[in-house]
Amino acid sequence: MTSHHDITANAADTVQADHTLRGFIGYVMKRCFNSVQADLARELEALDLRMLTFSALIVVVDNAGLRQSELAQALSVERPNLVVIVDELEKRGLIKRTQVPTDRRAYALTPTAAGKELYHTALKVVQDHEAKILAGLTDEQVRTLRDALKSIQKSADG
Amino acid sequence: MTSHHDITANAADTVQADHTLRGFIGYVMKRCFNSVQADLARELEALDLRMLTFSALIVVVDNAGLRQSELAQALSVERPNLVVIVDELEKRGLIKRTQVPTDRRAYALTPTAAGKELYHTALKVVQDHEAKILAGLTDEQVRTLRDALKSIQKSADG
DNA sequence: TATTGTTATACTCTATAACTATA
DNA sequence: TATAGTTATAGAGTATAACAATA
Repeated sequence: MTSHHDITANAADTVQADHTLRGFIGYVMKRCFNSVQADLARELEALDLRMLTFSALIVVVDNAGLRQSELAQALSVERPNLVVIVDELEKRGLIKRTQVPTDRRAYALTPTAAGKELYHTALKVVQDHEAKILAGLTDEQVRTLRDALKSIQKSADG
Repeated sequence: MTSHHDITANAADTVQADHTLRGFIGYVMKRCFNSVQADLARELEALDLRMLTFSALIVVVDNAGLRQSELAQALSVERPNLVVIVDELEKRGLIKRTQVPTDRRAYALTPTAAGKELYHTALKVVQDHEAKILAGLTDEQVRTLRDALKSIQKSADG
């Protein structure tokens, strides 16, 4: 990354301008996650899914009959924010809202046949994506990474 | 997490409802980063900084005189999105925009005395935050984590 | 022609308050 | 009273197109 204005040369040209920030795991994680998120979004675009709609679909298929509040808790998404996600998946015919007979306030979420089919397709896409981004790492490194992220989350949730 | 509606018991009560997603590092990273980001935001609130404004301030102090386009590149933020960040820091008297004599299109960003002071204060806050979230990990685990995140980002950036 | 900073705009994710209908 | 789902709303991060001034 050479510069065309060397007269006003500054540190940005010689060392990483974000050197101090690179010392923070939080910053490194943000940069990493942004890249992962953008790459995954590109790959899920063909299925018209985003990380969040993909996640919701997976949980509904894996836990047919769960309520919206349970889905929200599982994904750590505020209930209001989940409404549009469920709306979208329902309008696309991937999941259904059905009244819970024992509690008329609640809706049980169940996948449709199309939802289950997309589940398998999308899972393959995301599995391939994972394999790609983890290609440079050993199983042991991935294990350590996963454990470390869990530990950090626990500390941050305090 | 016991349920009050065991009649309609489902998997969400017994195993983690997001079990499949937990198998993906991308999902684990998202959940972890959300927690870290929220916690850091709380701690930076006292200084009226966010992760992004903090990051911009750090880079400007460390690289006095760099241009907005260089700051954008350093932080991997699109140029239009950086304008409001720089505006905010400038209005608060933390940095200054000064014309570059050799290129009248460009602005050089330099920190004020107040900016340099906040730099040190904020750095301490974030360093303490880092220590907190990394408390459960050994230096070796943190090293592996950092290397793994860098490797993943590189793969994702393709 | 290309680049710097900017404006306008849109999409997504996240967060909170308040409503309704039930429990 | 409390809870489930919803509506409305706002803040924040991210992305692209297009413009004026300048190189």
